[in-house]
Amino acid sequence: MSEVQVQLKDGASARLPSSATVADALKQLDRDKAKQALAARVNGDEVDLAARLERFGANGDAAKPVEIEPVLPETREGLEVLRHSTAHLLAAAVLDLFPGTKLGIGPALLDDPRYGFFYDVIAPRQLTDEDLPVIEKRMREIAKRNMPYRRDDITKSEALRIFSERDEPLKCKLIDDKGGDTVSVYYIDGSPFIDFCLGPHVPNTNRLRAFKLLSLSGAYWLGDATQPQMQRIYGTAFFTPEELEAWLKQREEAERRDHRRLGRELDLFSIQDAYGQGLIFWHPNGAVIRKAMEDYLYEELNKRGYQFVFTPHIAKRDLWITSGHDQSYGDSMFSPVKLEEVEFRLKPMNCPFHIGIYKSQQRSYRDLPKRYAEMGTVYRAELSGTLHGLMRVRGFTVDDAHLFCTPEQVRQEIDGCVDFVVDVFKTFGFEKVKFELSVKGSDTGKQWLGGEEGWAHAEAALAESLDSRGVDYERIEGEAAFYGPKIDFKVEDAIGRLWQLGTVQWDFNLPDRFALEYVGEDGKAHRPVMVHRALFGSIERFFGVLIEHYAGAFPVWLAPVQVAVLPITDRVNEYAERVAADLRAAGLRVEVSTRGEKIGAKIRDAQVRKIPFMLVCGDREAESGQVAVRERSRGDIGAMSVEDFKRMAQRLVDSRALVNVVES
RNA sequence: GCCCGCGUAGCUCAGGGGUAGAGCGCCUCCUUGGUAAGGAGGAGGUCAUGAGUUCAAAUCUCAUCGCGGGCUCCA
Repeated sequence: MSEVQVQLKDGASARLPSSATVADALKQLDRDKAKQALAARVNGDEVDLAARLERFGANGDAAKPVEIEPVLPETREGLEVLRHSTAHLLAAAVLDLFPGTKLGIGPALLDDPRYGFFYDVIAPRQLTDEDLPVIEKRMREIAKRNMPYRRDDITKSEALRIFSERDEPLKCKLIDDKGGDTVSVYYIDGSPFIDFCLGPHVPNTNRLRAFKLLSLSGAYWLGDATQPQMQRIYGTAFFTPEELEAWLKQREEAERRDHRRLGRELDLFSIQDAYGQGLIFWHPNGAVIRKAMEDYLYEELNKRGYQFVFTPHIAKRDLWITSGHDQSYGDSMFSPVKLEEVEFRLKPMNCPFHIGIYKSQQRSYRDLPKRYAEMGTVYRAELSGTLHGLMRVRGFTVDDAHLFCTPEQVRQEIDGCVDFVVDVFKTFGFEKVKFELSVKGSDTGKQWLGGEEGWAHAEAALAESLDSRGVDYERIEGEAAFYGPKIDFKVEDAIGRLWQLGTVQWDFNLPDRFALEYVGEDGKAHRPVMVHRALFGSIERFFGVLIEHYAGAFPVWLAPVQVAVLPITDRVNEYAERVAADLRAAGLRVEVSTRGEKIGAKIRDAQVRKIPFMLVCGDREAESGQVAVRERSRGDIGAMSVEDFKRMAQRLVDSRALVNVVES
């Protein structure tokens, strides 16, 4: 019998008959890991543990051992195998309960924090949420039967025969499109399930212990709106019940922080049917926060040599044709309106307007760089189904800026932008920033504007800027805008979710389209470089992220009401009003609660509204000119004079502190 | 836009072919209480909108509007 030489990636080796399986080999090489392994990587390819060595090793050729590496739990690969196998289990349960169900695809999801896997199905009847627990129960029953996942390698025609016999037209289509001469299919023994699938899978259903079905939604076959709509069943799976539990907790926490709920509870903003979807009303509490955010930005923009501009919300359609938006972005713009035979369109971006200011007079190299900044409100015709609270809207304000500079200046300008972004994020408590450099792809079908040389120069400038600050960044090929490369910034919030916010984009396109010029040292006309840059991105969206990041408990400098003065009895109402007036005179936002409630109720009320400081005043305080200070997360922090409190609060506000503790 | 689900008081929600319900909030009165809910009373709803079925519709049907979950991540 022929034998195969096998070797663990970094160590032990053994010799086994070629009829042995990968699992057998692993057992010889490392007993512990063999036990844990979900699948294995053999000569670089992921395979099942049940795969026979003869598939890999040629006739016991000792010169080149077969390299084996277990796929272990707690790794990305391991999780993928686990979830993919759980998706199969889901399909098996659905087929069991609803014979005649047609299967679509059922992959594992690793990068979507909301879900772990899904399976698309067309069931004989419409599934509802009530079906999920029933399906999940059946999954558990099948899992408990310790059924092996079995793989068969068969010819394509054989596979087509099997699936058309089972009346699985979608699977047949997949096999036709993606299958080679031989294809692999997977069974779960003891269930009616069979799937066209590359694998690998866990060896046995008993490995699936911690999973949960989450939701049901619609999804098009192949994501194409012209294709039939299927039902997508989402679920997630982990290696241990504890991990699943922790994940579900985190999900609840995210729900608790939902900006739409907090927005209503804290009376921050609303969206009203009668006025239109995706349009935001900033209520007084939300407006206070926005004002503080914008004031901060203006302060920073000033320091960094930006100039403020204001531009219209609408412009002639011809302008948008010149900029190219009408042609390439027109579907996302509101339809034109006509006045005296001239068509106008609402602006979806601010760039052409800032260009208008640049072009309003001749520019010399001595004038550059020009940094025009504007809180520019734009309107985009987003599809109704994509709208979501503050995160996806139809009208929003960009903390926009456009930099016009010479090619020599651009590197420095980009450095300035990156510095700016990082500083701003830090102020709001986003310490972890993920940088992404999106560059031109080599062979994608996209049309890239601008010459090779220009791209090389631009990409190098962006990369150098990131390199020079020693940060890690991901370089993403082919993700650049058609008009130039860009850096995107993602922040991690308080519960570990990533949000894409700011962006710095190089633009080869608009300076050409608008024929921008400056007069150089040589007295000749040159084309300036243009950089688009936003920090928050959309102020609405950033506000939504902040609400969820802080869970509604804003730092003092942002809090709509910073101080609640709470008199214990009516006797001290007047004293409370005097304290409040004193603090207001110092610029603090203060409320007094004189309603006829006990102190406990007044505290609860302020606490629920997440007011940072409560000043409890009774006879003792009124006599001594003090206040008993309660901080929203620490509780009672003792009495102090009104003067001391005022100084402390002001210091917290002025320093834009993130926690309400004064460093002494 | 498309699929599924949902729309009852300011909010969260129960109910369901034949006088419209609860808790919280709001208003009034009593209570003046020292660190997360004192007590009593009251106001408040064309049951999203429109049409249909019915002796009778908040309830059943359809349409419209809105909201929510989604809409190709190696078979």
